[in-house]
Amino acid sequence: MSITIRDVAEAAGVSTATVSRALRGLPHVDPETRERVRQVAAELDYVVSPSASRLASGRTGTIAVITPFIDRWFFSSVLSGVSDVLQERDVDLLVFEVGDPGTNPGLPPERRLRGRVDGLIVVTLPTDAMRVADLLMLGLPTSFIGTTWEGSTSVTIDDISAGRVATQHLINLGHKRIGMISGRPRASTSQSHRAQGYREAMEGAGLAPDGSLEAYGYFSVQGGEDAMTALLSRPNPPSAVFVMSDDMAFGAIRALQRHGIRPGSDIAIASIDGHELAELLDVTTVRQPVVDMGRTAAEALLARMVDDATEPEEIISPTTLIVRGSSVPQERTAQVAGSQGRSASSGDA
Amino acid sequence: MSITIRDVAEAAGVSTATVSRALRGLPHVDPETRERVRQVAAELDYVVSPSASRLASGRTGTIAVITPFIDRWFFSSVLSGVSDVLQERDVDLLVFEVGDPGTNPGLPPERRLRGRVDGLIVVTLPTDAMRVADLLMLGLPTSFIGTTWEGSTSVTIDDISAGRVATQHLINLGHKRIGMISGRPRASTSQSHRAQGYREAMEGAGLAPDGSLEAYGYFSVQGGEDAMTALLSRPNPPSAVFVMSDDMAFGAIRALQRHGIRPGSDIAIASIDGHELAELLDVTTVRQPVVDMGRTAAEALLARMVDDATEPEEIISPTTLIVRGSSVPQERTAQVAGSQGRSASSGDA
DNA sequence: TTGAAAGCGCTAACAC
DNA sequence: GTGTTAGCGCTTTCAA
Repeated sequence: MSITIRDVAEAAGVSTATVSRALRGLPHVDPETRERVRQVAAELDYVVSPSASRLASGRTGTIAVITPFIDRWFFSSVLSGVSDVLQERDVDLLVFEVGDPGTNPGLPPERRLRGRVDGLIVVTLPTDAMRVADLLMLGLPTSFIGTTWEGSTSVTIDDISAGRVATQHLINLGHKRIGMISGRPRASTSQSHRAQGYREAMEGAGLAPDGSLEAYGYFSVQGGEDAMTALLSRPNPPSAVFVMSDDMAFGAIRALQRHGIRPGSDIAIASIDGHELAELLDVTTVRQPVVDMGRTAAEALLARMVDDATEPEEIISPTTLIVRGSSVPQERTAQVAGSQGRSASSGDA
Repeated sequence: MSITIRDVAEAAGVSTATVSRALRGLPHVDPETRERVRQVAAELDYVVSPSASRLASGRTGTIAVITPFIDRWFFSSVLSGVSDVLQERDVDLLVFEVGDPGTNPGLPPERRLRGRVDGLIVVTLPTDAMRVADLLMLGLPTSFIGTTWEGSTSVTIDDISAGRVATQHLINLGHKRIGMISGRPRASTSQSHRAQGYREAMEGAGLAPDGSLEAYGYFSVQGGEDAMTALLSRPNPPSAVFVMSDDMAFGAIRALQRHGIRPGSDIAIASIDGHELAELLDVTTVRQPVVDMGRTAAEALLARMVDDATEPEEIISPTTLIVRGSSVPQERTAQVAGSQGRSASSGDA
């Protein structure tokens, strides 16, 4: 069939062991020998057989990303960041889309992972602790993104701060009845942290969070629209709403428009994400550096795979409040429409 | 280390060969034996070693998706569809993000693919024919998405028709000066087909396509905005524009808004894609079933991998024109058409 | 229907 | 610095 290490060894007049060493850049190889082997390998257009190499070495050169979705902004951005660094380092990326926990149809990937990968990146699997524990039982180095996990490396934003910053921004604008659209009833720690930030800001301003001003948007555009519609139909609707994701904020804005309410000047919206289209839709948001978070998680994982002694760390990515038209000062809506992107940073490692 | 086929064989009192056959559902195994082996394997929680199996069989049980991007709507949707069917069939999905042709930093994946996968899905690599030819030289079954390739399976929409339908829709609305925003100077066949559809519709209506009404939007939101801005600054701007992708249409609409021009009533827009947010932004678009296209391509590929005799086929996915607020009948706007119509607008939806 | 045995192509001790 | 030699854990003839 194809060229094997033996062909290279013969052509170069050395043993297969030497070829292996030379090509992998291991020490204890004469520079001349190494060069000759390289030359010959190149001429023959030799490529190591991954299966053979994996079987013999026990390493797969592959990492898996476990993600609920592929085709949503947050997740595809993360994937792209991960892919970036893996490709640089010549590591294969295996993707497992596991769907919403609960609705999940596919088998748990745990058995499908054994012997296939050297490391794992788990993207915001909402508190489906059982499943995550199964994954960890594989004993592989693991990085989490968007969620922390005791004893594991993770890359998140400071969700409490993000919720607080967005809410405080609305408070600073003069709002007092500030609602909240969150994801789903019992979701991730990330979600409860954002809610906590919201409450902290409210209480810090002497405002009582009002349960009747909260609704679930299920992290989707449609869900956000429904949630906002629900809030608008309450006896005493909010004058501003903190929304936990840009997608839901988009839906919320559509709901406002359908009710003839102007986003920003009539009811203010602030959310979290930094979705590409938030600018287009003029949505105030706390941006999280999602692609970078993917990169960071991948780098941390590779570091741990190379050097097992590396300690797991909880990495906090910085966020930035980006003020746009969906939040304008309460009493002065007629005044200066405001510069685009007055922004302030928060959060550091 | 972990349980091997030998452990199972011994525990079941058969040879490893029988275990292998039994577990893979091959014929010529006594039903009782098979059941016993299954039982034992389950008790031992045995999982075949992929590396060993791959080395021995020469099959990898893996397919690769080669895509310019991961984190854009079209591509992540395709990936999601592909992932769906692969996961059902227990096939691993390897993702290679190769970036924009030209700007491409990563090595050509061709060498990285050898021996790693049993099949390939190539997603709209714009006419970077050299690279594609390299990929095909691997001799692997290959499916294309968004592009056709002589002698290969492909899943596309009828791009000519899509361009024609979108343009005809604008014509039907009464527009005569219809511009076009396309991707980039020499891009994919898909792009030139859409342009051809545009011209066919124009000529069919006795309208002369006007080169001064065409601009490039580079398939991005920002690019679409720039392109529309450029069109608006031409001596005699269009009253309607056919835009080749929703992302660019979003940008185009922003450009209109920044110029105080109402999308739809002042200048009409129709595009192609069916992006999730096109509904939110009220954009008329020819929807392509992107997730399904991914599924279809994966299924076609698997079919060819199983049965080499399967003929390659060019699969055309159906499209649907979805009319929204970005294109409304011309009569209502005839008085402003043709000039840089500005009209004070008050919020209607 | 089952088993014995020969690899698949490479890596990793261990000698030299 | 380099070669020899065992495997890695499975699949697949070929015989029985």
